[in-house]
Parts: sequence; structure tokens; C-alpha cells
Amino acid sequence: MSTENKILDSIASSKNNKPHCGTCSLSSLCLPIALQANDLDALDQVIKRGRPIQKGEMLFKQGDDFNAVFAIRTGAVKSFTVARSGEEQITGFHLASELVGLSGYAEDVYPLSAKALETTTVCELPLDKLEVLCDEIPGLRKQIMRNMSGEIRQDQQMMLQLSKKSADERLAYFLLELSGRFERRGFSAKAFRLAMSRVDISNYLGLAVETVSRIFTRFQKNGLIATEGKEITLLNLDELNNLTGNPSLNAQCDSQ
Amino acid sequence: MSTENKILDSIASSKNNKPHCGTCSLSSLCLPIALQANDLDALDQVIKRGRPIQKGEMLFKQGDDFNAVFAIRTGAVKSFTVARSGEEQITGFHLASELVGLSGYAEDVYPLSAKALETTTVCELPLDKLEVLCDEIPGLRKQIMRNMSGEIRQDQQMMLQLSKKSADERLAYFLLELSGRFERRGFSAKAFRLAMSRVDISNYLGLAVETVSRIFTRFQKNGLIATEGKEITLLNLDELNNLTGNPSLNAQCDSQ
DNA sequence: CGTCTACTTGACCACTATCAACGCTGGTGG
DNA sequence: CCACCAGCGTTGATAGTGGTCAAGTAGACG
Repeated sequence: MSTENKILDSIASSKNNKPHCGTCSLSSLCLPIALQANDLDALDQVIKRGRPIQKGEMLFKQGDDFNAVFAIRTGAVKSFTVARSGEEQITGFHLASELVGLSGYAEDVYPLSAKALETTTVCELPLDKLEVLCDEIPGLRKQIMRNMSGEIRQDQQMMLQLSKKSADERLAYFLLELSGRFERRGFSAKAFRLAMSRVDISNYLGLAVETVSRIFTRFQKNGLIATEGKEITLLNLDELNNLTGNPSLNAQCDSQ
Repeated sequence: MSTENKILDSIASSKNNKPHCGTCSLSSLCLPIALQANDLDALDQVIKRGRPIQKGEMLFKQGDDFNAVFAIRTGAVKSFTVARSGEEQITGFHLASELVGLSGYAEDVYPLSAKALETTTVCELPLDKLEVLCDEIPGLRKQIMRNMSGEIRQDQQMMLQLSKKSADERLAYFLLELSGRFERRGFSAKAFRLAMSRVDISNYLGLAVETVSRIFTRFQKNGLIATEGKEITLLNLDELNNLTGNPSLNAQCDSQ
């Protein structure tokens, strides 16, 4: 067994060497959430689990035929659209358990590209098989619709950020939003690693890199955060929350 | 028969007094596009067609239970989210044949509100019935997924506009995008009525009303458009296209 | 005719982009 | 082993786009 495969397996599953939806630690966040055991097997059968995708590699490119949806098992991915004028807009960062590529449905080609921010393993759901399953398993159809609906909601939140919020508010929102996603995956809400570069963050938030950099420094001076390269610690969630301009995003949300 | 009902019927269908998906002039744009005759009947059966909605009335409010999706028959609707801080963000304007409310799927409540911009008639698709039909008619499921996917694509385009484009570019894009939608509905691409107010436009585009107003005047001075109240004529599509910063959005798109 | 709302126009200034320079780190090749 | 370079991140100085405030106009409606 090659070193590469060893790494893959150790990443894919800490206990078994055959990854399977039923044993995947993400099953409570990912598509299986709404499925029965036998449906889960059916889903598992159609999933292709390829070799890991290296940092900088593309999952798919804007304009490619839409032939699969991807669920992220480990790692992180950014998706972005390129305007005809050449400008890039990062439309989202995707962590483990999230689906990428569903927006290809409308036009039969991907309207955006997806690139790995770090070494990433994915579960590939070939479209033809997925279509059949969707018609056979109502729970799966519903779960995918929920997913798409959630993405619409999220993108619309982002529209609000981009059009109404100041640079400080956007960055605070970004950090808290990420924090919440890590927490839901069982990681620390206060200390994590930013898989994306400052340039990526600034692009996503509709700001210049310099602005993002300056705000990071200012937040540090004010004791809100501490950074060491890509590692970041949120020192004062309450104050960050105030900064978003939104009463409570992450504060006293124990019920969530 | 009351005056109100007479109006409804005359609006609902210019030829028959019983509106039906099969005879609706929008069937080639709306959900029926992918359905067989008998499936179409099944869809038609579940649709509730209520009285017209007056300008300013709400179709649904953010936080309401998600219990129906709406297809617009005539008129226009704006949808918008309200942040906890109170800011409103208009997330879209919807014209005849478009679906509103699909983003309620993820959380079982609508994450946004929808309000009529003018007197509007809608086809209401109760969620419980729609769910059943989705599982029975694969074509319908697919069409709805395409719809959601298209909305994601569209929102992401908007994110690009909001974060990368200047005020002029945004307004030009807005006008051309509307123009294209009117054209696809068989109306003039060059002259139409803006159902929404300047405030709505500015909110949608992430600008101040004053800015929008100034750009409208400047565009007029430069001979790009002519306005008279809410009526607008696009005098120079090519130049507007250049202004979007995107090579060709509406130019020489005869094939589209 | 008065009031209200939508829209327009002008003056001013703040936020953030842009330009420029510099430091740090990791990789490459002499 | 060190010099060099590229990519990323930070910091400073400057300027421009578009927001804000204020006032005025026009159109709709009672």
C-alpha cells in the first residue's frame, strides 16, 4: 500500500478502512440524516470515493458538464464564479459534510468552479444515479431540497452582508459564522484554522486584502481575537457579536 | 358576481373564466414546462387560486410557517430578508411565471418576506400536496430542483455584482437583466414599466437612493435610457452592455 | 388646495480602494 | 550553506466612489 493510500484511509475513517455512510462520523450532518438503514445502503452504493484532492486542484470547473454532486468528507473547498469580465467572486467556503455542485441543476453545466483549499477527500455522487435514487427515496429528495433551500437562504444572507454592512461587520460576521460551523462539527468554536488565504477572505467579503489585513490587526489590538498565521482564536465572542450589528448570532445559542 | 371577482377572472385569463395550467399562457415558462398532460392535471388540481393580492399586501412573512410555494400569474412581487438589526435587503423581484417561497424548505419557516409591488395574482401550491406530487411525478421534482438551482445561481451572480461592481455597472446590469426577463415573456426588451420604486432598486443593488437617482439622470443625459416616472426605455443596449463590465449580456443573443 | 410620498439635486465627507513599499516564509538552485 | 525568488501578509499615504444630510420639486390623492 502506498503512502498516499495509507494517508487516505487514515483520514477517511479512524476505525474502518472501508468508508461507508453508515459509519461515517458526518452522517448526522450530511445527506444520511434523513435516511433509513436500507436507503442508506442504496445511497452508499452509488458513491464514488476517489483519491484525495490536493490543495489547489479543482473538483469541477465553471462550464463543465454537470454530472456529479460532491459531499466533502475531510478538508475544505472554495467555490467561485468568474464573470465574463474576468473578475472572480468566491461564493462560499465548504467544510466537511457539506454538498457542493447542486447549482449545476438549472443549466446542466456547473455555473461555478470548486477548488480544494487543502488536501480534501470527497464523496462523489454521480448525477444519473442520484436522480434515480431521488425518485426512489423521498427522504433523499427532501434532504437535497432542504440543502438547496438552505444554500439559497445562506446566499441571501450574504447579499445582505455585502450590500448593507461595513467592513468590520462583515469580518466579524464571517468569523462567527465559521465558528458556528466548526462548533456544529464538534470542534472548538473559539480556536480554529482558517483554511483560506487573506485574499480569499477579502474576495468573499467584497473587500480589499489590505482592508481585511488591517481589520485583523485592529481586532487583535482590541483583544477580540488572536492570530498566528492561519490559526485564529476568538477571545471575545460577545463583542464580536455586537460588531456584526446583529443582536446575537453566536451568543447564548446553547439550544442551537 | 361581485366586482372583485369579475376583476379576478378578467385578469386570470383573457379567454376562459376558469384558469387552468393547461391553458395558462405561462405554461412554457412555469412549472408545467416539463409535465405530461395527465401530470399537468394532477398539478392543476392542487393549485389554489385566491383573490388578487393588492399592492403592498404580503404573500408571506419571514418566520411564518412554510406551508406553500407561490407561482406568480400576473403582477410583480419583491422578496426581502430583515436582519435582526432591522436592515432590510431585497433579495429579488419576481415576475409572472416565477416561483416564490422555495427557500422555506430548509427550516420549515420562510426565511424572507414577499410583498406585492402591484396588484398580483398567484397560484398557491400547498406544501403538503406539493410534496406528494413531487414523489409521484419525477418531472415535477426535477423542475422544482432546477428552479432552486437557478435561484442559487442567480443569487450568486448578485453576490458578484454587490461585491465587485461599481454603481453604474450595477444599475446597467439591473436594467438589462430585467429587460431580458420581459423579453422572454414576450414583452418589449426596450420599453417596460418598473414595478418597483427607486428605493427598492437602490436597496436591491446595495446603493443609496440618491446614487440610483443620479445615475438614472446621467444615463438619460448620455442618451442611454429615457424615463418617464416608472416607464423606462432602453435606447442603447450595446452601450449599456459595455457599462456592465461584462462583454455581452444582452447583445447579439438571438439564439437565447 | 394642502398633504404625503416618491424622486431629484447639491454639498460635503467617510469609508475603503488603490498604490507603494516592506517583512516573512518556504522552496529552489548554485 | 547561503542567495535568490515568489507568494502571502502587513503597514502607510493618498484619493475616489458613493453615503449622508439637507433642501427642493413633482405627482397622487383626499
